[in-house]
Amino acid sequence: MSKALTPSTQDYLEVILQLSENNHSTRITDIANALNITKASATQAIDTLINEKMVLKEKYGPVSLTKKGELAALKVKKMHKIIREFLVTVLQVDADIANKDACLIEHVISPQTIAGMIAFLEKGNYQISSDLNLKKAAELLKSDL
Amino acid sequence: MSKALTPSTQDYLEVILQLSENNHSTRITDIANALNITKASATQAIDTLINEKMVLKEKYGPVSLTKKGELAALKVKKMHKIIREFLVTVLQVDADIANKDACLIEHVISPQTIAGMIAFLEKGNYQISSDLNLKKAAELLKSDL
DNA sequence: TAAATAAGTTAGGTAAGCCTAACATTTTTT
DNA sequence: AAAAAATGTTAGGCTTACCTAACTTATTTA
Repeated sequence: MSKALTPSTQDYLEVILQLSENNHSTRITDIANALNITKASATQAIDTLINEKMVLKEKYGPVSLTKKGELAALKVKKMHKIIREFLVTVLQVDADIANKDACLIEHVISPQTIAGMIAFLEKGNYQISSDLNLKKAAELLKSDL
Repeated sequence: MSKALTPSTQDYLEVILQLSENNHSTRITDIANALNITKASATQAIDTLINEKMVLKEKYGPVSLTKKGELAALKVKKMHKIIREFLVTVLQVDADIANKDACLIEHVISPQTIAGMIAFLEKGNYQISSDLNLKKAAELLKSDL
């Protein structure tokens, strides 16, 4: 049985997804740098994600997401995006601060509150950043985390 | 030097304040019940708050907040109230869910985002619950956490 | 007031998530 | 290809925040 992901492991998934979008191959060092932790900690965290069948990796090799891991990562990313968007457009929070807050809030917020943000963004006449597809986001969030 | 409070210790302060508002004396058992943890855990957590000069307590006696502890608790309470109010009135989240979310968000949100919520509540024509004084709240949050 | 119950404490244990230091492997450079 | 540098792993430690079990102290009640 797969356990609920912790905030920490969700962060790992998120950066692995991001790194794999930008770069060819994702390495322990990249992850450690992105999260500002040591390589030892990254190795350890990746091990638990491997046990959860979320990532694939051979010894000394690069890290990649499984389908399951990618889905989970996409969910986290969507949450992040919605929250950030909401903070920036509705609450007028500076982009970098909004980003940090989103990173923390995304792990603790309820589906209802996220839904509220989505609804608010949809009906309001705020400028939505182009790559935020709210319909898709709402869909994704229906599946359980 | 007093350390930054963790989310957990902030929760303790919050319930101690709440319990001391309702009841005459606040006991370890009350705190443990309110937070759904064992008495042993409560005892331990209270010990760290005693070291931080946030609460007073004699062996086997009741728990009370110091001035310092009360101030800290009031700040957390204000944060909680603002967030809950925002979720309920702006995002139309159910009261109980809003309450749970506020409890988690209050520990991770930036001053800017809280300020954004306050500003939004102030200018919007939402019904604000009577005991939420936004001016006072904004003041309180200026002092460092 | 003695026995029963409730309240509080202490000791020892667990899990997450980080760390450093030492070591192993791989890649790069000369 | 050998040496140097970078990368990854392992072992052992620390802190927070919980837990259970056993015990002590206080309160209630028969």
